[in-house]
Amino acid sequence: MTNQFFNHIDTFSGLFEHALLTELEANSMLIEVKNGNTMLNVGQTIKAIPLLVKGTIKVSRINEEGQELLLYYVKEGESCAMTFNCCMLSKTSEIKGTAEEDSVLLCLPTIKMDEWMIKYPSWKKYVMTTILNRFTEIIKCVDEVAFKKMDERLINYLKEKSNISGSSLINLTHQQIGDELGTNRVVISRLLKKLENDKKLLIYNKQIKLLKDF
Amino acid sequence: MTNQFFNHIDTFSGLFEHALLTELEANSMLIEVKNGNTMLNVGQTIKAIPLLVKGTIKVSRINEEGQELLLYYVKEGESCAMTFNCCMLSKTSEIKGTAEEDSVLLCLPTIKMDEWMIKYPSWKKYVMTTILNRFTEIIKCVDEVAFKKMDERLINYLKEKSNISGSSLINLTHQQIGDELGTNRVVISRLLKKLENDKKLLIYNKQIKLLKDF
DNA sequence: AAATGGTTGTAACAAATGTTACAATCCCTA
DNA sequence: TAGGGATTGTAACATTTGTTACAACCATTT
Repeated sequence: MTNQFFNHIDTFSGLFEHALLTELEANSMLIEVKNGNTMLNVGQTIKAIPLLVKGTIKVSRINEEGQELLLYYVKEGESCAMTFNCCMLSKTSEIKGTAEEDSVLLCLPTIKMDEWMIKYPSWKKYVMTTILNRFTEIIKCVDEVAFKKMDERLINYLKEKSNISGSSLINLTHQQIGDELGTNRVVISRLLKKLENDKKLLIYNKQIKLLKDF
Repeated sequence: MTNQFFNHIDTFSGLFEHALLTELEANSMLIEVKNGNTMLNVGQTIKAIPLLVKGTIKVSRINEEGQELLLYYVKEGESCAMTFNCCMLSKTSEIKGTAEEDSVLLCLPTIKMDEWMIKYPSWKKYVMTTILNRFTEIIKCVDEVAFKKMDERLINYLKEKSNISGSSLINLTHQQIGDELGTNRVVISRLLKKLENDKKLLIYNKQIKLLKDF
């Protein structure tokens, strides 16, 4: 029980009661995932629930042809509802989880999740809130894809990326953006050029700078 | 406690233990919704959890402009995960629920849902399974909208409608179909005509008949 | 049977997105 | 500093979807 480990548990100290924190510490395993690494892929089975201590995890859907679509982000102190899904119903993953920064997570055996639902009200609340918030986000995602044109989706996407990283500089190629929005690179280049002409952003190599009135 | 009421509870007798069934009976209110009636609309607050005793409820998303998109169906013995969402986080509804047949549902006060999560393992399992299955369905919906062309979406839609009603006759106008798929009537007419030419279906007034090799 | 209102068929066109191809540019490494 | 791989810009075109308009059709009421 190192001092450093205590710090990790502390991420959740505002959320959980003391007894639960102690149990969490005793039962979970600390894992590090480097920026860009995929911690979970489609078709994999998941045997542990990840609680994110530090960093950001990008969760996306991959269809049969390998096309990708960004669903949502998991941030510090949060967990992934789809993982609950897979764990509890013993299904293989239908999503991909990739670290967007160097991230640290606590892995918790499925069985504990279930046990604690009854034992700790704060845990039950955490699980329910996580799941239900994700619902809202996925519905938002459905909205975007179903009702919005690509130009608006691109703008929202860039805003979100900028929020996550806390910077107006976005280090992505047009290809990468196209992949995450489930469209073609040329489409993205085209739309970005239009935004550049409208003085909303600047295009550099592998980088985009959002301007003030973006 | 009428005999008829007992029958309603019986829908859930395979799912819940006896004590829970008794509590369910004591705490819930029986409501009927006629075919086509909307039981829940966007912006409404929900104070009760609906358990569907009989019938089918269509759940759809409505965006700001009033455009609709079919999300999933709730069937006998099932409940609506989005309602859990709204109830537990005290939010207004972001979805619409409409009866596709004459339907009967048990309405349960939110507080009981929470209480029973701890008290009855079968209830906890029911709630979790409901929520998590919906997740899968909404992801499927995202897939459809994000990756599939309208012709394929239309085919899947007609198949599902046929499944729900258990008939190869679908009583809908092109306008209604367009609404549920979030597109234009002309687009639907066009695609249906193509399917008719390919001998997949027959178009009648306010009715479509799916043929064998649909 | 004529009138009416809703439904379907279709043309013609606009807009959005997808696709292919190729040139220009950038950046890293030899 | 020259070469090569990845990235970006752009044209040209195909396909899909959206939109408007109007005619034809159907079913019900008068």
